[in-house]
Amino acid sequence: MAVSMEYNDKQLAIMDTAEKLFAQNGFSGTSVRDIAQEAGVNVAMISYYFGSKEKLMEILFEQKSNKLTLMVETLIQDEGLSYLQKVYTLIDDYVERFVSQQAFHKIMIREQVTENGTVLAKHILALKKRNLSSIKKLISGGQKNGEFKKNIDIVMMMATLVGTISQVITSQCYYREVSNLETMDDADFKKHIQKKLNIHLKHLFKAVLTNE
Amino acid sequence: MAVSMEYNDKQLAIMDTAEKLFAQNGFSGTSVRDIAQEAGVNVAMISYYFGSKEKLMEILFEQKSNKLTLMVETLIQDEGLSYLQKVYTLIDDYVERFVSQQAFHKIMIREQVTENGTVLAKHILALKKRNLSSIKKLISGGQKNGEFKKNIDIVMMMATLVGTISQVITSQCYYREVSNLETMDDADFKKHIQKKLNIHLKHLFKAVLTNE
Amino acid sequence: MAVSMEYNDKQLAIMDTAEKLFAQNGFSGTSVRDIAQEAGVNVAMISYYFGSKEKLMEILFEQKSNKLTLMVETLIQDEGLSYLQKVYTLIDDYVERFVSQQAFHKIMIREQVTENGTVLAKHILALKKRNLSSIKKLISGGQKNGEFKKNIDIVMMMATLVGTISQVITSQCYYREVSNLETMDDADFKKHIQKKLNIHLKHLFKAVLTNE
Amino acid sequence: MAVSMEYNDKQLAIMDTAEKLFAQNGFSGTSVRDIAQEAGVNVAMISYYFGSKEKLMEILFEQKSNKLTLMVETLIQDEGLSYLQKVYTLIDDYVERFVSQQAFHKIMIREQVTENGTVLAKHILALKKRNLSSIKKLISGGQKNGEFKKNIDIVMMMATLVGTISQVITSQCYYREVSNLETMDDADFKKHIQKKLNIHLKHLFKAVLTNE
DNA sequence: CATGAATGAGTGTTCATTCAT
DNA sequence: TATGAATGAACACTCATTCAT
Repeated sequence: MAVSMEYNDKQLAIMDTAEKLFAQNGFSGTSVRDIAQEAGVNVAMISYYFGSKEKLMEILFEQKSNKLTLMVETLIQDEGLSYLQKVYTLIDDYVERFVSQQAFHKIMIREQVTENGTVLAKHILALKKRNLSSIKKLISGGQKNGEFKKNIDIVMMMATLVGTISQVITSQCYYREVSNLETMDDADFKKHIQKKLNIHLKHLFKAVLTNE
Repeated sequence: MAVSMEYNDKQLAIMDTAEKLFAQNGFSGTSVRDIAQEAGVNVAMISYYFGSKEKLMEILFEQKSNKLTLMVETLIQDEGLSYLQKVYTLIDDYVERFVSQQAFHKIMIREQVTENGTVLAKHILALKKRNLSSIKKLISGGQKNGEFKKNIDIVMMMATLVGTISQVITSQCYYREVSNLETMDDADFKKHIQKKLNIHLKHLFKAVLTNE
Repeated sequence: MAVSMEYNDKQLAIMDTAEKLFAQNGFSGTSVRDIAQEAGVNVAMISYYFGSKEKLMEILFEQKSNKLTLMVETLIQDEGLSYLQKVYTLIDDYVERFVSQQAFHKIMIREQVTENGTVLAKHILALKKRNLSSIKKLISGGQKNGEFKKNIDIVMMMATLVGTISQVITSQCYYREVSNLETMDDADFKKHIQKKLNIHLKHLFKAVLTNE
Repeated sequence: MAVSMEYNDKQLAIMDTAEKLFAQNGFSGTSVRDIAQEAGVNVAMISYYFGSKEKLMEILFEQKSNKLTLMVETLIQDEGLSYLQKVYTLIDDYVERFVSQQAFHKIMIREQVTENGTVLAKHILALKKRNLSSIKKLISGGQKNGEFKKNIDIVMMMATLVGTISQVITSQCYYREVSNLETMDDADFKKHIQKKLNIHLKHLFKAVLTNE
């Protein structure tokens, strides 16, 4: 939060626009001129403020990824919740975060598809490893406690968590159509899929993690 | 199959190369020069044979998507398998297909992220709807039969199926690292994640679909 | 000569124009757009044919420098000339070459001023060393022969030869004014300074090299 | 001298840095940002203090050229020296000046190559004409006196003086290599070439100007 | 039928300069 | 007086495509 205070209005306008356009059209598919025009700033400002188009992307990522890490770690340390409740909260948070910050998460999906090379891919890798180690602690806590089963493939469960949400996010048109919700307004539809995802994933995790 | 007979060696070389490069670097991230060079043909050939870079992409998609539809429909009609076995076979096929044709599926993931607009996105949408309706039949067969529970969110289960596989495919580096398999050769690693995905997803589907 | 046959009309137009503009305005002072416009070709052609602005410069240099080396070496081996006559011929050739290919030699002067770094500077250095070693043979031939004095600083004499010509070439306006030849047409003026340089340098070299 | 009192520390820092960078990388090859950064001042200062990058260059030139003119004129009027001694002193001064103020003289060389157009070229022309007329007086003094021969091409001799020094200055790398002095430190090497130039040029001038 | 040559639009970036403060 | 912010023009270069042959 304090970090984002560093950025002035123009910088924030660039960052917001860039996030949106990168998500929509990809990194190479978005020109700095596109960003500048939509953000209402001069083309040169992007290089001026962020050094390069690529640096802008990196800054965008770092800003967001730190928040996610913080969230996960805070959750782990929260006393007064059962381990299943913690997992449920984790699901809630992940779903909420993906749904409300779709643009950013689409960028992440995109960049992971792009064969390794990119600087961003490395950052994403680091982020995932950080989060995995936190979540491992959470699950093994529940196992010691007796709440959770012994043989749980945490890595695959996380793939299912993130993969399912990503799938729904990236195929929203499809979900609108198959649910006959083409006319529902955007905000309501977000709430709808968020709820659906929550129910589905909690059901899934309960079935896999617990003994009944 | 008959369709692909139309294409000569050069055209096939272009298509193979394009599939690989689009998967690796995205559509905008791949230039026709890159494709031409790696395929060992003249730059002008791409426009000449396929009309444009975009048309080439479309042709690539149509070729593959038809095969998937065929596979799913064949499976449904297969007698002599229990419904759970059919679901298991479906999982096997999906996993096998995604793992062995990563390049193509990465293109699909990418294109879905790209906000609607593209022609390809519409094709993908149609494909998914076709497959969904086949799978709905399969599941409801199992429900009438008594093998499967009543309340099953098929749409979400498919999101989990496809999402989980996509997630693992696009994050292979990550899975290598967290499984300490950095040194394993590529073919073996493919088998490894294929097996892991199969076990995980079957476990998941069994827990959700069946009564015990 | 056979080498230059490789280049087509457009390439030659680009090379000629580039040579002129680089000489007039320097490398950084000349834009590829300037070259393209004056050569009557599309901007993209420069990259297309020569890879980059820098490569174009290098090609320009290599073409010319080989000819100079050849000339010097041929001269050395020429039998039937006294050593002083060889030196005189060398002067004639250097003067003729500098005067008739002013554009190129201006580029060389420029590039030598530019602190080392450049690729061209290295090529120029190599060229000078090649020529020096040939000329050393020539002078020591005359010394053994008795035509020339013993103590001759060849390196400095070459600096005087090249430096004097360079100086006159780069300050033609000045020489026109101080000789009251402002109205003389360009071709005649070239002949005039060529003659002047020849007389002056031969006089100088004779005085320094020979005993009377 | 009084003139330079006008300039404050920042202005002087800019001027020094500009002189160095213009010499190293040429006028177009040096950006105001480069100058500002290396001089430790704000980018806007250059336009603010000097009007423009071009004006800065002009000011740089005027400052130095006045000193050279003064030097030459003072020398002419010096009584108590033979004419040959005066020529020797002139050589000493020219060499000393070129060697110790290489940056500035490299700028001059560069600008003379640049076809006329520039404002600076005109200033340089004026400077050379001023100096020539002074030196003509010196030589004709020696001729009347009987110290010097009658037929002397003063213009060409000046070309040799300036050209030889320029040549050595701009090709220092080359002279280091051919003299096997690659390891000598910079200050020592300056002294070395200064001495070499002095001996060579005095020898040359004596041979040409005097009767034995 | 196939292709080397060519093109104009577009890329990200840097430029010297101006301006509000 | 001094400067960080901002700008439009220009930079070298690459793009997908077209066209004459």
